[in-house]
Amino acid sequence: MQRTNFGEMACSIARTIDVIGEPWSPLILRDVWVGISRFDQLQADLGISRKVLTERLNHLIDQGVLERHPYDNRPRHEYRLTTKGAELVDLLMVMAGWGDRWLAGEAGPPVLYRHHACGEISHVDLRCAHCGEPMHAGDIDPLPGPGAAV
Amino acid sequence: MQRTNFGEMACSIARTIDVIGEPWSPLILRDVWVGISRFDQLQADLGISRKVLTERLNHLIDQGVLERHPYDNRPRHEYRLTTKGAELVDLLMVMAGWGDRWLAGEAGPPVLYRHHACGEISHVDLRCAHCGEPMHAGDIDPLPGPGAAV
DNA sequence: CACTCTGAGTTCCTTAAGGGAACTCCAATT
DNA sequence: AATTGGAGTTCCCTTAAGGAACTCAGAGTG
Repeated sequence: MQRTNFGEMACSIARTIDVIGEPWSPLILRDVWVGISRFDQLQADLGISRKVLTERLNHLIDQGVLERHPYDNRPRHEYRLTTKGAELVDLLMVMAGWGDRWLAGEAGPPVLYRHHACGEISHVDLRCAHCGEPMHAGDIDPLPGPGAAV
Repeated sequence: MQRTNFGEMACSIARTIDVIGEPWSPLILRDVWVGISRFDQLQADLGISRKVLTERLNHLIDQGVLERHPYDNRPRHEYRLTTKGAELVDLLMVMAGWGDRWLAGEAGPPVLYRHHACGEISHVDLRCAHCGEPMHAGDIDPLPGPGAAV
């Protein structure tokens, strides 16, 4: 279905969508993150079509988010997050946080996160990298940056 | 194309994708956030098909992320973020941060963010809501929560 | 050595979603 | 009475997602 190319917009949100915005991509990263890292495991866990899984994995590798690693003499391999990909997990944690808060309903969150540093069940909180104070929708002004469109 | 329903998975990431995972939805929220809030403005700014824009706006309203507000006696209205929607802007800021870091290239980031509290150009940083220490991919263990699948 | 198993994809077909342009509707203005 | 402008609808075409069956190569088994 001729899809618009978000990657060429002068917007980091649009460009990020170009990398992981297709259906299933964030869930593939989530699975790889928690250790589900082989083709058939991913296919079975997600219930995704093998065809689409192949397309997504290739795209994520092209984008430098995943790497293919052989684990046998046979043509067998597993997928791993690159550094670039591991930093996308931040995005997944924020997604999970919002979903836990607004969509979990009576049953409560499906997954809890224990923070290594303090050992507590917790969730992420957005802070200013500069002053450490909370940083949310109403706390900032967007300004044109050096890479702004002409 | 018959698309999988992510909203029924026992995963807050999948459920969040069900709300804003369709193509264009995050960009619509970004625009509404920065004040582009009427149908024709959105259509012109994004270059999205009017048909798809209608579908996305209706879906975002159904999900409680946007609200329609009349601004005239005529049938004219603008879209606004609800509280639920404003909290999604956190997600957009994290997306923008990742895109700025990994995809901006030579030109640099297209948009800069000034933090009200400190007045500096900055970006978001993920911290543990409990202890305040950094919280990234490798800093947590996922555990089954009360809403986990049976 | 033939047979089977398994991981990792391909191929093919059907259905439905995105793009684009033209069309509709309605209240206010000229 | 005619025009304008915001806010959608409608229609057609193309292409992507689902799903099931098929392929392929190397290992293990009898």
